[in-house]
Amino acid sequence: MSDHPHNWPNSTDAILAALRARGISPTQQRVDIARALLSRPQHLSADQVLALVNADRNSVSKATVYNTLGLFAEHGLIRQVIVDPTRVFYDSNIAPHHHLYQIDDGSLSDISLNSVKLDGLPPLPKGTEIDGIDVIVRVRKTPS
Amino acid sequence: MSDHPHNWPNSTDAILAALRARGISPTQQRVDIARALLSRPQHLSADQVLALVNADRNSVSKATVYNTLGLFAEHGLIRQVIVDPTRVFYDSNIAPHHHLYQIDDGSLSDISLNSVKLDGLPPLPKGTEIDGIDVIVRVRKTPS
DNA sequence: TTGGGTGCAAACTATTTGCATTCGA
DNA sequence: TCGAATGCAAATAGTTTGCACCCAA
Repeated sequence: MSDHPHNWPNSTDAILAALRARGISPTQQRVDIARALLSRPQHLSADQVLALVNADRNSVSKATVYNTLGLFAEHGLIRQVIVDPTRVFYDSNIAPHHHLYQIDDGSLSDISLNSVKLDGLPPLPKGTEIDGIDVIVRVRKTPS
Repeated sequence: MSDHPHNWPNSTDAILAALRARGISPTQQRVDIARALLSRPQHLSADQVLALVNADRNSVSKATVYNTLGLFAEHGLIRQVIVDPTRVFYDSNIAPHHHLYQIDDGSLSDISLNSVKLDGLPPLPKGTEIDGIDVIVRVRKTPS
């Protein structure tokens, strides 16, 4: 029942399957990018993905990384996380969950839905439907 | 007990008081900017504030608007709302509340805390404290 | 007088876009 | 082959910064 055909696919075959399952035709660059991001639960900015993908040889351009991440997000393969006005994070975990953001070092971690209850949301405006609900707990270092 | 000395101050005196209450020395531009934003509950981007403030005569520069909004937010007079990767919104309502964001037209509205319950947040990482909790309900037009 | 506040323009950063080239079914 | 995907560089947009000027205490 997972939304990921295989969670944290690592093999090329699993990546190909994950892309195809979303109707994304797999090309070399897309597979490289998917592997970098999907192989484990993580939150990466476009720049971090670019660095990862090009760690060894320069195989993917910056524009392609941005465009591809956008494409993946559109197709529900990954999820955008908007917590920092200076950059978008991409989350390889598309199961519903919330986030904890450490302001000081910009790190982002998951809060599982199990524990958290969110009740009593007001009715939505007419003619609209929910696209998503984000809960972001922002924390900072306790001043010593 | 309101966090605003006077909610939605409109008179120059009330604005001066609100600024002073936060330790912000009131200058002409700061008062203009505060009046534009604080006179009612609203969510404005820096650009919108700039336009409002300079509606009649050009009295404030773009840099000053950005710097001043940042200053106000630092001092807790207003609140940043991060929902859209392309721009930061500033909220004149600093009482705790949540947000409903209409993706299609970029409009933002408040969700009062009365109705919404949020329980069971996990313990925070050691040495950190909560800076804020954002709940953002993203809605889109129902496809006809 | 003197340091904070402001204005302006230039700098910066993340992201998008146009277009020619290349790739893959 | 032929449309889709890519790369590159230039364009864009929001925001920040450097620095000279100005004003109030």
